[in-house]
Amino acid sequence: MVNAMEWQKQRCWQPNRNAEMMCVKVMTDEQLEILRKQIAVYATICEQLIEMHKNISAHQDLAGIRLGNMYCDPLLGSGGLKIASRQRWTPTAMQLQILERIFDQGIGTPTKEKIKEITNELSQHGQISETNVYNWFQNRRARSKRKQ
Amino acid sequence: MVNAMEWQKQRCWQPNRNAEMMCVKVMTDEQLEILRKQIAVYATICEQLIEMHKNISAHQDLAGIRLGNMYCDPLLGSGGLKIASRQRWTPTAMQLQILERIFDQGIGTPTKEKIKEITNELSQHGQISETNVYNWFQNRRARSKRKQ
DNA sequence: GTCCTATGAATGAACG
DNA sequence: CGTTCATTCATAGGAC
Repeated sequence: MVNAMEWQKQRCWQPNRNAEMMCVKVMTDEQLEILRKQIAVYATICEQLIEMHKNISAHQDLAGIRLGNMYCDPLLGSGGLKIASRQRWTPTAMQLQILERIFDQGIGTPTKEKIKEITNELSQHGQISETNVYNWFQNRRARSKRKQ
Repeated sequence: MVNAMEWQKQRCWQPNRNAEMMCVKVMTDEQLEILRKQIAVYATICEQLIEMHKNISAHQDLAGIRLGNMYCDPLLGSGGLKIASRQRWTPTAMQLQILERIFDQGIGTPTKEKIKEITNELSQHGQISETNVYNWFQNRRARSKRKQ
């Protein structure tokens, strides 16, 4: 069977081999606009799905499905044995989204108060500690600085 | 319905850092990186939501949403745009030899100055960036350590 | 085309 | 804060 993933990958991201590298990679304003709209659509879909889901199961939280992005979950799932999956904290998609948004507001390293606040908010979307938040901001800042 | 897993698998595309091709940048690498992460976040959230939803209503199909196509098609469709998949740096034989030689001198972690210097020297033997050199030493040290 | 391995890169945490 | 370490993620390249 055709590997659908590979197909899509090729379709989406890989340079057209026939066209060769000579083509100039330019994103026109129009294309950028389309991209923005696509992201907006994504956001809307996410919201709708979340809404939809809330109506179906009021008790289930996004935090509960964090399993999805953990490395060894497929293995764990079959055995039913939940061995400690990972030592270090990994932000969930939701948490990352929020963190990035806060970071973009350019407040620099949050105060202790702010950290508490953020931690509290993020803990609705998964396990997290104040240290995690603190470290994240430290790293984010340092790396964005070094990057240029 | 688009397989969300497949979509997620693609979430790691990145701008080509080593871009040796003719390339007119309309976004900085930083911006592209942010964009990438943004999309990745949505992709992950969508996947998780879909997964969650599957567990609840097995009969309902989300096909109408066509998550998988949303992002790529518009971009690809408009003539020659491509966002190259990441191409990771691979040291040339010459570069590797030099790197190994420097490493064997046991200077430990090169300073930032040293990195610059090395990068400069190695760039005579092929495309390379300071980040590449930095990473190489990080990995080399870590792996030689772990081996014991 | 499928699996495996080496390794470039990313990143949470810790150190000075 | 700037650096460094430890671990994990993702991919290039080879074997079959």
